[in-house]
This record gives sequence, structure tokens and C-alpha cells, in this order.
Amino acid sequence: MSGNQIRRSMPILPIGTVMQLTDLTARQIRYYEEHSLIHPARSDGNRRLYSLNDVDQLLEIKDLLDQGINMAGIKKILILKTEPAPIETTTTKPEVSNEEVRKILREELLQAGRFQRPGMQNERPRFFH
DNA sequence: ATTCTCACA
DNA sequence: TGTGAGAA
Repeated sequence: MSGNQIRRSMPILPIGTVMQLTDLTARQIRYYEEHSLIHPARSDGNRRLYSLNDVDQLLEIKDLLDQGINMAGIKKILILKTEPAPIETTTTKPEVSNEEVRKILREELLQAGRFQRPGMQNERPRFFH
């Protein structure tokens, strides 16, 4: 049950293939990398090589973006994906499932994200007066 | 043919 | 985020 995981994390896809698989432009794919949303491997003459996991990662990013979440939020969400089991605190109290924590955090991010979104690009954030 | 980085009438 | 230039 790990052979596939190994394969899924194997860096083999050139950016061109990833573009077709995700419907994202090379510009966007590289842009997300600049913001540490993905970490494709490099090879040959400095060419990016993506794994199937990276492709899934990008598809999720695209989704989150459509949902109105920004890079910062996506970054946090992605970290939750990477570190599924935060910390089994020493407290043996009736645990609040990680899923519960995630749900809450996800909602928070949705809120934060909705602020600077396309639609009212000209309006400046006038929090006061 | 592809992808990379960098810059922007 | 798009686009084009010059190199690899």
C-alpha cells in the first residue's frame, strides 16, 4: 500500500503535462511555487518535475482559489494536509477530533480570504471612517 | 520543441 | 497575471 505512494510522489512530469492535467498556465503553476504552495523537484537542465501528488496539490489549489481563498489561506490549509496529526497533547481529555479543528480553521480562512478578492479591486479596505 | 528566468510601451 | 526576449 505504499508502492503507489512512492509512485505518486515521484517527480516525473514536465510542466507542459501538468498544464494539460490542471488547466493552469505555466505562469500560474510557477507563481504558486514562488509562494511555496508546491515544491516540484528539479532535474536535467533546471527543469521542473512534478509528481502526481503535485498535480493533485495544484488541483486543490485551483479549487480553493475558486472558493475565494487567498495564497496565505491556501498555504495554511496545505500545511494541515501535510501535518495531519498536529500534536496528541498530553491531555487525555475528550479529544476534539483533528477534523473538527480543521473544519473550524477552514472556516476562519474562508473568512479571511473573502476580504481581498476580485470584484471590488478598486475599493480600498476602509476599515474606519 | 520545451522550459527557464527576468522584465514591463 | 499575461507576454515577450534570450538562453539552455
